Amino acid sequence: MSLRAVKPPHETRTRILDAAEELFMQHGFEGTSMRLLTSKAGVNLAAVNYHFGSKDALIEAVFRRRLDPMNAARVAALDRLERDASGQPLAPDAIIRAFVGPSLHLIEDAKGGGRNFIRLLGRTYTDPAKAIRALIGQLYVPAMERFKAAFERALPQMPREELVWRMHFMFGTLAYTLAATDTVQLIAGCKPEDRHDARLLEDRLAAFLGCGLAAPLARPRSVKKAA
Amino acid sequence: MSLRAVKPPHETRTRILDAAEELFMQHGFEGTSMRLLTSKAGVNLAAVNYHFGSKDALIEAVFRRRLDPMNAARVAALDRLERDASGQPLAPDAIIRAFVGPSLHLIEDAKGGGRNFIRLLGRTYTDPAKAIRALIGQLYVPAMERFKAAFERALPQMPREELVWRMHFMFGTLAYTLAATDTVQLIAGCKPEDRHDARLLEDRLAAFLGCGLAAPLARPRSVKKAA
DNA sequence: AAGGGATTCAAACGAACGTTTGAATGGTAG
DNA sequence: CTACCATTCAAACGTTCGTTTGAATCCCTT
Repeated sequence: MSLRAVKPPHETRTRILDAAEELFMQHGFEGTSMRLLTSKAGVNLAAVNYHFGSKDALIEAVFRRRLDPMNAARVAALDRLERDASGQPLAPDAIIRAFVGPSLHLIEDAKGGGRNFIRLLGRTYTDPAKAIRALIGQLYVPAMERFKAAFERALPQMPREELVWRMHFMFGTLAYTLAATDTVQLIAGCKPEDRHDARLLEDRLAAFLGCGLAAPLARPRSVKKAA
Repeated sequence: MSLRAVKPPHETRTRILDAAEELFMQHGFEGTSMRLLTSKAGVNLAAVNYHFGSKDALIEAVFRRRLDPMNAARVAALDRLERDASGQPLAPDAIIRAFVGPSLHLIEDAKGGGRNFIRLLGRTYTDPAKAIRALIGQLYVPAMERFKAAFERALPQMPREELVWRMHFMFGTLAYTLAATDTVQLIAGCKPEDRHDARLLEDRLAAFLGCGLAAPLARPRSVKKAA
């Protein structure tokens, strides 16, 4: 309980977390060895096990460090929105901006590693390891419930099950947009210049998702196979 | 050049490909060891290196086996659409159905491993290994160009760069929808029953994406930071 | 029946993995 | 100054990895 407990210890921990964030994004969890990780962080090989206990615990710490504040910012943005509306129903695309804004904001933080993390996060939603997906899901639960309730109020005529799916589509769009960097170039044939402009990207996402979320219910076209 | 060359050799190859497809989906590429893979396939440990050369070459073979026919089916569906329209502009959501249909169709093929593959594919778009993403991208190029041209004809008033992004969003929605199985439950709080009904899912996706793709251009809301 | 190329097999290879160990080192409190 | 606890360090642990090897086996051709 001395000054030591807050000064130097966090130094090594932070260096490890920063290196892990970048290497996990570049090579994946299993593709990042402890030797590469610790040498990049400039710490001893045993430091990860000393400070975090194991590689798995380090992975968890990497996500907790960023995800808790990010989801808190999302909920705070939604709170602000509802307070300012003072009872009036919210526009769906305003809720969308409250959700995607905090994650897009990290894209512009290339220096601090925020962009690295956001790409790592986008990919990890579909990680093979169930334990990792469970961890991320668990960190999302509180924010998820708030936003689901907000969308239900904003789209009262939408059937609950349809809304669940559309929110699922929305997360997919966001996660993939953040994680995939190659596909835009594949479609475009060249590299778009504004790939890292968070404001422009938020406008594009809000237009696309706002329209999709509130879309009229499907008129099934594939009736040829139906009764 | 005997009968042998076509009869028994494919037996072992196919068993390996089937086992790889399932295990890669469950545990990822690096999380699937050759020993687990070959024992699940019921073949000798050395069989993979004998028939495919290496583990990486096996990964490539797994994707080529399914992806080439799938993208061919997409292009064929688009061809049929354009032929039937006989010069008339296509509806965006018809093009969408031509694209998502062949992949959704595999979802219902649980027995043959199609569902496994489609989930594996959805996750691999964002795989850490650049070589794997490059392989997949390369297998997509022909279909991608055809669909991009089709969307440009269907949405002539849409700026090219905006369209590129919206197609990117669309791929994201599809990839994530196919790959992520936990998030729907996370949002819903329970497991939706119709998770594997391809026709219903296609209707939902067509409604969501069709509206998002053709959405009016964004009115930037975050002007407070602009000049 | 004999020969031969394709395939399977058990066994072993060296390398890399995550983790553990016990001694050295550092700064702080008594 | 000394004792102490947290941290760092070099070295080694046992395990598992992808791949290779050379002999055994199979099936077809001659």
